[in-house]
Amino acid sequence: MISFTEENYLKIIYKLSADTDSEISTNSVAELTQTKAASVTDMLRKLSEKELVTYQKYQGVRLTEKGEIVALQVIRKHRLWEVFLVNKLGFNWDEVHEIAEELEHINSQELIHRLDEFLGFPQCDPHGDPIPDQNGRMPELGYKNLSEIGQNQKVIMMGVSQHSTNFLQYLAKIGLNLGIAIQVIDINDFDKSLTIKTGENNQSFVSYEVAKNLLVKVL
Amino acid sequence: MISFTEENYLKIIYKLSADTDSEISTNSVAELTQTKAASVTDMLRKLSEKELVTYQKYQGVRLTEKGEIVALQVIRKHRLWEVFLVNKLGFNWDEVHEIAEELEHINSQELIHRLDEFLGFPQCDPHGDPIPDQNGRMPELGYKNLSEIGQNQKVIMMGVSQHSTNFLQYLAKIGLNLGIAIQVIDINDFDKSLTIKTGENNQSFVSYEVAKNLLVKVL
DNA sequence: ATAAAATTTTAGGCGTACCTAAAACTCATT
DNA sequence: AATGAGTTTTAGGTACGCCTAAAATTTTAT
Repeated sequence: MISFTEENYLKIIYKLSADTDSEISTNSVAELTQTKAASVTDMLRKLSEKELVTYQKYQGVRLTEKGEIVALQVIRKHRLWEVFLVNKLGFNWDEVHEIAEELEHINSQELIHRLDEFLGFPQCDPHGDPIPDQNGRMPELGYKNLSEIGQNQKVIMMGVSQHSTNFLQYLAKIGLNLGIAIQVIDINDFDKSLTIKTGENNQSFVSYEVAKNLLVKVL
Repeated sequence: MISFTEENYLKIIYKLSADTDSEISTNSVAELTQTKAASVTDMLRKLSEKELVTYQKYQGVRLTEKGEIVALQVIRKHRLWEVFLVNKLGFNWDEVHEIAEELEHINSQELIHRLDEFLGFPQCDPHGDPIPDQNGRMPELGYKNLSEIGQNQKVIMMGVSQHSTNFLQYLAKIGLNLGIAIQVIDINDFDKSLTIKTGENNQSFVSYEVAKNLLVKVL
């Protein structure tokens, strides 16, 4: 049996692993779990005994294959519930994270299977993040960052790679909603900021920092 | 903050209170929580400190108004999730209890409000149990037990007052599904067992024991 | 009315998941 | 190579929710 808390640790270690090939540090886990390093050490020893991670003291932690499968299942559940909350219950995409953090720990394979079907087997969540399948495979969506798009190219806004409420509300304010068409009008040589066209006669200005966090589909 | 476990105790005390006007015994709570009496005593002291129950040692326990509101909210969530699982995800009514036991502890007023709306503000769950409103008021459904119905009366099967998987599967086997029309053909004087007509040329025989647990709407 | 039976509580303990403070280790700098 | 800063672990402690065994109380039966 894997507890609620253990699942959270595995999910966090998985997310930290995406940014690096080396071991994950105790401190970085502590930061995301919102606990102290000493508590993380306790948990890593426990996860190691359960063979969900490889861990040697002072040397950081890494998921085992078994641990990665668990992490991906949790992420799958989280993202499916987010789709449900937005598409079926009408929540905004910046309101669903907290609730999905709770729902992701509900235990029932059958439930998730039926939910997936009910939602029409979605490929990604409301933020554009891919949803792993039952075997933990991520669909290849081929989205790019807006920052990589050349002048005059047209794209569709598919998601974000930064989920803070602040950021999402900023996007809403400047009209950058999921699914809208975007055309890159101009790229500033100096700071790589972009002037973009969104809709018929709407122009927006986004910094390179923001553009890096916007996922788009090239048309 | 009220924990998962505390919510369960309150729900169980509420259910036991339905059968009696007097205090609820420690042992009866222990039976339903699947714990030992000593553990129940610990919890009752804690709930009493939080003013969710009135409790004096050796004298049993009773919900306070505050405790009853919490219990009714948990029951509301449980029953709404059951409706979701059956009506939207296509589960059978005998498969949903376990999952709803987990879902009922998800914390979000907004979630429950939107779920209620999404389901069309249902009045009762798939077993025919009434769903309390946000204020904890139970809708008056006016259902009767099949055992109270007179000869030749026609009724509609609306629910059950016993939820064991055994019982529900027995009903499925003899064709007593939710929503079907039932006519009482004959009442046996000796043991009060019933001969009933279900559908055009289908007759069934049910014991008084069973009839007492069937909720019906008189036509 | 009293003894026996049943119920309930207390006392002491356990595992989980967290904490603080102190010790051990690693790593960057000189 | 040594030192000092930063990181990580250990040691010891807490709250929660559970346990067993023994003691206290209530109920039932004689």
